[in-house]
Amino acid sequence: MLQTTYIKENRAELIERLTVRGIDATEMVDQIIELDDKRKSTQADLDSILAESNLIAKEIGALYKQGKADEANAAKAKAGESKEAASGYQEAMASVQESLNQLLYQLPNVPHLSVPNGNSDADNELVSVHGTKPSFAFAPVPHWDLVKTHNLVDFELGVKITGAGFPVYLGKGARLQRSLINFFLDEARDAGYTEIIPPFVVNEASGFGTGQLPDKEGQMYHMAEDNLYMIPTAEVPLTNIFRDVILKEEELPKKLTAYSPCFRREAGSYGKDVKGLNRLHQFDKVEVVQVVAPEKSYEALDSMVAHVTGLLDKLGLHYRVLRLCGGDLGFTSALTYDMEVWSGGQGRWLEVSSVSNFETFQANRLKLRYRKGTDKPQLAHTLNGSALALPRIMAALIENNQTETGINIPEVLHQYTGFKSIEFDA
RNA sequence: GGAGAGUUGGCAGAGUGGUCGAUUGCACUAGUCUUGAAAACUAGCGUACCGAGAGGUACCGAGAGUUCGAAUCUCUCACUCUCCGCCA
Repeated sequence: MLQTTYIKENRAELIERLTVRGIDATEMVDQIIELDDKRKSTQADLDSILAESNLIAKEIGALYKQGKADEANAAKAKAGESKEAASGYQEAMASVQESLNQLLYQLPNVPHLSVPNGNSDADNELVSVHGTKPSFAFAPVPHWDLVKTHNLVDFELGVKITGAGFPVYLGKGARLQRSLINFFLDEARDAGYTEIIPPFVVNEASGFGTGQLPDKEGQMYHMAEDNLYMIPTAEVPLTNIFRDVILKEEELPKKLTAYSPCFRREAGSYGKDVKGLNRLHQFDKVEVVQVVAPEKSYEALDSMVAHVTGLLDKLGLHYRVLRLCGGDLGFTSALTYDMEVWSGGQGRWLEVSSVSNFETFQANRLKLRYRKGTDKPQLAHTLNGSALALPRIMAALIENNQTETGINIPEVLHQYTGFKSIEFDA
């Protein structure tokens, strides 16, 4: 959420920037400013009443010590009055604060100046295209047929055990998956990220901290008996490490990485979007998270994009980098780059990474601050990105590297897989 | 699942219903001393909000209650630890 002081001081600019998302926030912003003014005046009134009550209470104590019970009892009557007045203001205060928070939760982050206008993914800005589009001397087969024919992933078996969207990886399919995880983690470590194995289940406070709650409650699997949520991404536990934390400036930047399975309830659409490995309820991902000083955050964003594109280069995939337009930009993000790989069997682009700078939006809710020397604490900037999401990488690798006799494994993975290709049985 | 103990500032750890937002120690910051450092000594040292400032208000796990007044008493909840049981 945004800070009210920021909203007040930058009212016009804020409204102007939010039009990039296709929303007119004028009314909401003005309500927020009005409510915050009301909050301030209410608090001033309440504080002076409480100050008076505190004073009377102290006097009563002193009177009793002096044995002046009559005067003390007279003072008690006076105290009763101010107590009643205070409770009225207290209720008013709570209700103003509540309405204010409700509005603040609904106001999305301010898009960075470089975010293009637009309503949907069709308006995203193409930043760059890399590698070469694979070409085939035969009709390439989509991955869902390849993995089925060659026993790499069994979707029906997943349905039997759990349900749709929970695939079972088999044999070399499983080993390829595990190899990719190890490759991504090693690369992240080489890039200076500390490896973490976090809990894959989080409590309510963590869900609120990163903004999955209260709005996107339906996207997470919830275990009602213990009131715990299965993580939709390692971003949740990783970022919540810093909830209610004040770091020293010299501790920044914090760079963390973690592998985790990710669980998403999201009711998918139908057809080719969700076919095979394209969209799942459970999938694997390696995530990177950074906490940095505000003046360094766009530098950090660039370095994260470079890290992710480096991975795609090493895997020899044909991919493109997009800058998300206002309409496609996530609620909490100020600037997001998406990486999409070309899927040779499906003939389409697949999103495999999303790298975002949240500036102080996430830190404000998390109360993640840092301190320069002996200054007052101030909000840090947070960033995260997928590096990378496994299933679609797997899909692209299998489709793009298929031959008539097998699937070639990129050289960089050989030391992890222990095999150079998956041969088709004759 | 059963029984018990606990939750106070970065950490440790006091706190009889009334100058307690909180003793003290460690850590940390500055100063004195020293060629420098250590030691010693002196001072400072939680967070948020309101206020131009002086200053005020709130917070002792969370919430409610009793009281003129609650870290302290009562209730509810959460969490942690110990022992037992079960189990990888």
